Amino acid sequence: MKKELVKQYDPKTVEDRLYKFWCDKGYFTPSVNDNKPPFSIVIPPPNVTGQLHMGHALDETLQDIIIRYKRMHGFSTLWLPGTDHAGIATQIKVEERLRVEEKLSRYDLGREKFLERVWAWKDTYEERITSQLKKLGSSCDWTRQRFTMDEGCSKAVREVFVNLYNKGLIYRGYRIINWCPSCVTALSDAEVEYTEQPGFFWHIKYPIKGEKDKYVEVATTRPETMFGDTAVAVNPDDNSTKDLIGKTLILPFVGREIPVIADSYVEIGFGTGCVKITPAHDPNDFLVGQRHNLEIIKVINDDGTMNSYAGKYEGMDRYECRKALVNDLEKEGFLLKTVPHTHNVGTCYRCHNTVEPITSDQWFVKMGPLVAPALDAVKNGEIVFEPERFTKIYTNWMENLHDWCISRQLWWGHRIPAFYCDSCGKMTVSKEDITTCPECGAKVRQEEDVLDTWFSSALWPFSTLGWPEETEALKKWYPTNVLVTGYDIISFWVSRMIFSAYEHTGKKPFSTAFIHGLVRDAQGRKMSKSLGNGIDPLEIIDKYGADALRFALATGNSPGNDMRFSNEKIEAARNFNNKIWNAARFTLMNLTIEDAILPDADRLELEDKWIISKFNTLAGEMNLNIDKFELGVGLAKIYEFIWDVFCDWYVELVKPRLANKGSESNLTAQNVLVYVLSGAMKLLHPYMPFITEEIWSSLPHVGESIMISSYPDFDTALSFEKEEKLMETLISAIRSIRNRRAEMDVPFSRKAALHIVTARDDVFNEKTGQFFIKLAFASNVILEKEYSNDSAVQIVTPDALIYIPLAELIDIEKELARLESEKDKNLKEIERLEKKLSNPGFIAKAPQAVIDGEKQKLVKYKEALAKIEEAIKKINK
RNA sequence: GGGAGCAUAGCUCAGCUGGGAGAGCAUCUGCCUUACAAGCAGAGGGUCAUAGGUUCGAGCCCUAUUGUUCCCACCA
Repeated sequence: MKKELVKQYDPKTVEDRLYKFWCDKGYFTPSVNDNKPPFSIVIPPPNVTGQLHMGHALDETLQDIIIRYKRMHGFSTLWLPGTDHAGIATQIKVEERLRVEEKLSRYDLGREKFLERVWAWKDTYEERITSQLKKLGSSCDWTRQRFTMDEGCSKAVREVFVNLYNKGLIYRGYRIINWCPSCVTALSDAEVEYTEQPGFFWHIKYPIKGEKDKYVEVATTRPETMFGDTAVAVNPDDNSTKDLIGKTLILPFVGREIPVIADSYVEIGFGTGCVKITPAHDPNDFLVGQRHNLEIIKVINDDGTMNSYAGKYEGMDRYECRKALVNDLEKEGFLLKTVPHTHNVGTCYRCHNTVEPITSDQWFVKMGPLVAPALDAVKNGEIVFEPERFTKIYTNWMENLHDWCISRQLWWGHRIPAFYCDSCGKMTVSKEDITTCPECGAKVRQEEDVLDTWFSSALWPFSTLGWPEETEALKKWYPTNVLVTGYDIISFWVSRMIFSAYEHTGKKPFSTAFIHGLVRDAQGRKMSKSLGNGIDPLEIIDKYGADALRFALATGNSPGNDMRFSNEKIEAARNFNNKIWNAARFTLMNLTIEDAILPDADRLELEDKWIISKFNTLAGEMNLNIDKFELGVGLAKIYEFIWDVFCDWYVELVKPRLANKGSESNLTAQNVLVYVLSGAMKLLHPYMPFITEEIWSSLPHVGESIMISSYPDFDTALSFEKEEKLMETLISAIRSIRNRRAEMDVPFSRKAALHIVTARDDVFNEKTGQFFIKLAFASNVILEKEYSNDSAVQIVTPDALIYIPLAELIDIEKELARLESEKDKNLKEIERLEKKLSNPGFIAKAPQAVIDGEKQKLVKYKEALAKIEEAIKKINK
């Protein structure tokens, strides 16, 4: 049965069909019981907000390349997919929709009803994003799909929380934290982004008590916090302010008395040297306050408005208050000056509103004891960052950690398993829900707050495998092998997975953290909604297919670096698809054989051995590249092989043999074509799974899918060095002939005999050389021992002098000039090499192989020079 | 203030452990050579940011400088 491929490849019809085929066959679902070595991979679970973007597409592509590669190497490969509940992000989206569509707030609905809405949202968007992931060809095990708030993950979260609490590593405390007045919740340090914003320094008079007209000048960027001032600090070593220490100041408008204290936190020479201290609303002031036992006066409410401490400004938004206050200070003569000042302002990473430092009761993870094993693991190489430079970013972050604020004043998330008894005042932390107090039996109420989203994400590598149960899956695939993610979440996620894994499982979560860059637009800008420059991966898939998208994402960038996504790239990918498809069509058109077997070496012809040997070398290199995570390099190599080596040379060389049906040479050529093409499809499969499967399965093959075939690797038996070299010589000779013909404007249709003068009859003899040379548009090949024609196009190769008698096209003067210039070139090279080889240092220290190589080069140039001189002599004769 | 990346052809980028620089796109020339014009054949185009250093030899290693991007810290 002869197969044919349609003229135009259509990814749409192929991709969905094949994906379903793979799923149905169960290739994505490894059994925990098979004996194959395990290999598993962790990638960031997409949020259940929004839809697939280029960042996901890149994650998934790199991930899928690795997992398919490993699967073809016979590993029991697990890629467990899932989604993240994304606390704040999701809650904001649902609230927004509620507001727009029903004009309701979450408080109108109440916690329970609101959460029903969020779960409904989750179902819809989880379904949407997973169906989008499937379109990329991701070979994940959908039977094991998880969600950070499903039963298993929630159980792991509780286990971890209670264990940490019992060890004293989770505590509740009144601390200064980052507060987002817009999301109305606490944030961790990692969730605050700093942006540079223009602002002012307002210099304000704080009168000194009992000293008429004397005052202290303080400068602030946030005057509205003055209502919470409980001191003014100066540096004890600052002579200019020394005499102020111990004096009492009167807070303008408020009238409250505050002391001048000495603290080395104040930098000498900066600003006025006097710093107002607001322990409730500034992290540094908070620390100063602790040192000096200052009162904490909170003046900003959770929603960003001023409270009663602000007096007549009560109820105003903090910015409104600032404006009014500055105005009033000026009127009353307290404002000394206003100096423009740009400073970094903390903003919420989800809603981008300005974050206020506020003191508040929150839950924290004590980081100190967790850090050491996580740092050691990376220092001693148990966990490797790829590329290595990200190790530094990680260690730098880990070494400077504050305690992790894990409570959020949200409804969507894992509710903290702490239960309060109002009757006896006892708090119980429990893995199971409780309704009554174990102490007094009274009813308890559960903590309202939920946990930071990243608290559950941090457990992902093991919570999804069944931990804390000792499941078979956990035993088999944990620790996992590779984590693939972008550098932007090293601190949010990677570091937290590492310390959590060591603390709770005693093992590393993964061996390698493979870090990639960001996908940017064609101008190098970050893709974002506000810029509207995002490229929708789904549109690309729709137009060009998933293979093309994957190619575009995997090509031309090195690990860890940002990449630009452009039209050019996707078009190059599309063209490559087309090229492969046509090569396969051509092969199938010429096929008469049903099964393909690689012929014995003695039946292989020169170009057969050459292409097999090239393929073999390529296979070896690609394995090395992918093992080292050099995915882009590997792809470039297979691209070059298919296009430039296989299509442009082998297929062209073999055409005459294919035309000669029935001969043994023809059969050999068919077998080699199939061998190399299907082998190339295997090498490419991890990158472009769909088209390779479609072609592979159309060619004669053994097995039911390329996905589970074995990945080619280097095989000494298939290495033909001699033939490779010979072919290279022929190729360069042919190139030279083409080149000369183009230069001379020889019409394509004009065929001429080639006269070849060579001492090496293994190069251009009838058997091995003739038809190759004919390919260069010769009508005939005449072998000569001596040069005889005067009016000829000259081609000088290291092994032979080729000339084409095209007398009427020759411009003798031009030809001479060209030969002279080539002579110069050779002379220069000879001079350079002789200089190098006569350098005693080079001879003494360079490796022998390099020296030999240089010597060989010298001989070649000298031979070529002799031939050029001979040619010049003949023309001049 | 601390740290990292980048600087190579007109553009976007490769270049593995140091042995006279590559790709894609763009440009120019010629081809509908029956797999592919989304193609074929050929050509042009680079003091590898600058200055030193190590080495027989540096795009690659070291030092400094300049430009640029990012991360962290956060001086009120």
